[in-house]
Amino acid sequence: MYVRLGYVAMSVHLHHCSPSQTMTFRQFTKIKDREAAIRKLERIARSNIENCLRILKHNRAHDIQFFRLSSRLIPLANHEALADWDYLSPLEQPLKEIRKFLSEHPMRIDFHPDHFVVLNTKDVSTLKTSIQALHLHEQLLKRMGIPLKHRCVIHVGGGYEDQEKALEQFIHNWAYVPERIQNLIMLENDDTTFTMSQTLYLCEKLGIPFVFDFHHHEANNGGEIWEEHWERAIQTWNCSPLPMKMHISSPRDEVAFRAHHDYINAEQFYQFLCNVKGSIDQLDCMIEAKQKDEALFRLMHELSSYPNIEVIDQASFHLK
DNA sequence: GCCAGTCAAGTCCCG
DNA sequence: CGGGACTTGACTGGC
Repeated sequence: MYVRLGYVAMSVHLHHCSPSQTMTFRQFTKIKDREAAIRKLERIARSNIENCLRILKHNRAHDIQFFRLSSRLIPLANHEALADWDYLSPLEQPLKEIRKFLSEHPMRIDFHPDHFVVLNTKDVSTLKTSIQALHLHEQLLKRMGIPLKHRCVIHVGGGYEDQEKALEQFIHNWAYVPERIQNLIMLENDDTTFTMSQTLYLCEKLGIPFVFDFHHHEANNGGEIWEEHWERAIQTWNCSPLPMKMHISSPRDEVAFRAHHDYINAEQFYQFLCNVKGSIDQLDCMIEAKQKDEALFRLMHELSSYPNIEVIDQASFHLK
């Protein structure tokens, strides 16, 4: 089994290279000259995109072929008070540079829009805002030259006191999601509400790839055994041009179990891989750890001492 | 230069 | 029903 590791949004090795600089709406309103305030937003957004390119180059230098872009690249892009702001035009040039770089050095790039994207809401305006946020991700992907299919992983949404109904609401709302937005989506089991099999129910019904989050599963499984649903998870990727992917993180401690640890528990990850070996040829694993790419490097280092792991490069390996 | 408090959005939980 | 917690990185203001 061929395994590629990826990480999230920013590198702890690159200083002054945040892709998530921001301006709050409060700060925005404090600037008297609205045009000047918008230009400041644009400067921040441009800097964020330029920093993304620096990070991608860093990834390239370290063999990292799998990366999740920050979903906070353009501050206030979806705010209703800035509905008239054409945020994309000023970003054409830096986005084009990313497009050029990725065409020369292909890698898998994903997004994880934040938890304010709720597709199973009953509130029409919340659904509208959610679709708008996904539209923004689509536009960015398009301009970076990244194929759109299955690039945004999101959660199912709220439980609303009746999870069965909440799942049916997702199916209901799905009909109102434009097809090109539908094609962006992957669904992930979450750590408080929807379990692996509940999420799989939607994925199977609607033809959406399922992203298994092992840590979330441990925090919220309703007694389900993941091995019993693993084959179903694999099947949801039949409709995708991309290899199956999953999320890997470790609990910070017993008390803050759901919070992310700085690093990944290598032994636990190794055991997991041994369990799934043979079921698939390739797996992309997104490392969600506070130490970002350093956690990835440390994990690779620890895995390299296992006898049946054959290291290919700094961020991928074969499990024999 | 450091620390505490604050921040668009949604949902959940507590009082 | 109203308000705070949740989560996260980044920014502001006070010292």
